[in-house]
Amino acid sequence: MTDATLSTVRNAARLLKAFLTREEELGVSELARRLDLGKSTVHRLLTTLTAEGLVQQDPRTGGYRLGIVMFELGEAVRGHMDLPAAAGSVLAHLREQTGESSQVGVADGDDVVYVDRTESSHSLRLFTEAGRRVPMYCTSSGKVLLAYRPEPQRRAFLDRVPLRPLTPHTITDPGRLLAELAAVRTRGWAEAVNEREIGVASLAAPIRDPAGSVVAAISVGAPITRYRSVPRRRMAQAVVEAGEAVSRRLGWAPESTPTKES
Amino acid sequence: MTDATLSTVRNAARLLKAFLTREEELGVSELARRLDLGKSTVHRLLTTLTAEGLVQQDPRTGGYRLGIVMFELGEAVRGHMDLPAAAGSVLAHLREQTGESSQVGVADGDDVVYVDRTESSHSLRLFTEAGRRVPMYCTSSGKVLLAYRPEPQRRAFLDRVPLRPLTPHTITDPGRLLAELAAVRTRGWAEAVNEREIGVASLAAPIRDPAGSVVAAISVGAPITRYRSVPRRRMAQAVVEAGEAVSRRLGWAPESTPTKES
DNA sequence: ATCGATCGTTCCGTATATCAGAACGGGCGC
DNA sequence: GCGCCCGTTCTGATATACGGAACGATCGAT
Repeated sequence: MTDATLSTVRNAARLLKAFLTREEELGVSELARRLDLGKSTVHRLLTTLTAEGLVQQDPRTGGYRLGIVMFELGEAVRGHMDLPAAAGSVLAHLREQTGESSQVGVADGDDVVYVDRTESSHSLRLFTEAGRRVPMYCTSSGKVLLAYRPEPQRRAFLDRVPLRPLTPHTITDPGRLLAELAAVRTRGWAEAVNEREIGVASLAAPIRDPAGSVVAAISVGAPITRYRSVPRRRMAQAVVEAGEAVSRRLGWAPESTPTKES
Repeated sequence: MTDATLSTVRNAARLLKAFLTREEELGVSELARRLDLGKSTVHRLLTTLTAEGLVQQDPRTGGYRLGIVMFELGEAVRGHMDLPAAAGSVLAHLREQTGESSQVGVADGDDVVYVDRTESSHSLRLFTEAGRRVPMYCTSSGKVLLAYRPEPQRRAFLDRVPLRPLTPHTITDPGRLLAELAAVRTRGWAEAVNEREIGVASLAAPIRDPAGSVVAAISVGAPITRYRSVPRRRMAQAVVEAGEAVSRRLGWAPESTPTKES
């Protein structure tokens, strides 16, 4: 007995998550390799998931892809999130102001998941997809979410998560990251330049719930050359104001701002 | 041995689909009742699914809800659908023209699933959520999708699916439905008034892929009083043109229209 | 404040359902 | 036409998932 966890269901979940790489179609053998399971096991999993509509088989190629029921379930989750409803028009406004892609992200585990976004109208633009998961320690949204966490959680994060250098500019020293997060709290916004991907810069600000807790971040991302051509103050102000606008729509009142974290 | 299907995974899938009722949170006991499983079994399923992020537990109430990974997976499905990208601006235009809610639906099994929509600006309006599943035989979108299916599939549908009367106006006679579907093919659009829900009317037109096959339907829905106040010809023309606009964006060329079905 | 009902959680023995590997048949490319 | 890799099927040994019962906490009504 390994855990109190159902191994079969765990495998089924791992199989579904294999599609988070955004590959549209995967085969039995390929999945068996990635999950380190027998081909027949994977096949049986797929058969079961197909019967339930979570997965579909392409009759042409024989390969498998996620099914529409998966889409329905995802929309059911979205339907219960306040954030997309509150952020929609603000994101649109932010794009008009800045001309760049902007997105709203929430923390899940040690990552940031974007729950809504608008895309820049420039032909050279950041592609941010809703549902995309990125690390916290090297993105502007992630830094905001991390900065406003209670101190013990922030420290636990640094003890738990290795700061892998995704580029030469990624902050890998925990002390330096902590110092930067303190700076984020004092100035009210975060920045990440070249830290997750070379050539990409972003700036983020907090979104608060009625209790004043930071529950999400709103950010603008751009190619670094265009990013540098705009005064940072100007962009920071636009993003911070957008964050406050979304917060107000969530029921937050400005005077209830807490002093520091959480 | 019942099937070649994994009972545990099947139960996990059924558990997830219990949330398609759009209830945000469900408890162990409640789920056990609905799925007709032991409480401990459901609890173990939930523990496993929680560990994988497909489900989250509310630490306050102890109840469970769908997790963010579910949202990610749903977005992964959306990312591979051409339809939302092609339909977005057309839906917006259709709302401007008609002032009513409009949506794009695809067939899945014996139902229609809405994959995209825009909402009316009237305060009294139809609430259509993306990811919502509705029957085919009593909705305008469903009638379109059914009408353009190959004859044998259409007949198989009628043999398989009971035409349950959701309102007194639901068409329950297979012959009458077949006749109506023939009419849909000749005029190029479908209508459903009071058939799924009293007080609701809708009108739909086909969306075609480059081969000319009908792969989706676009529809406008409204409260019946407002619906009646607009000449039907006018609305039908707007919806049909919207369907053609989306079809063109999918790569369909008008002259390639097939004569009748598929 | 107290009782009762119901919640989520844990434990455990039995029985059954799950696993991996090998074998099969079809399709594609060399 | 040959070989490779695909998805699928079968089988027996074994691990694993099941449900009933018991526990502690919580909420609502009395």
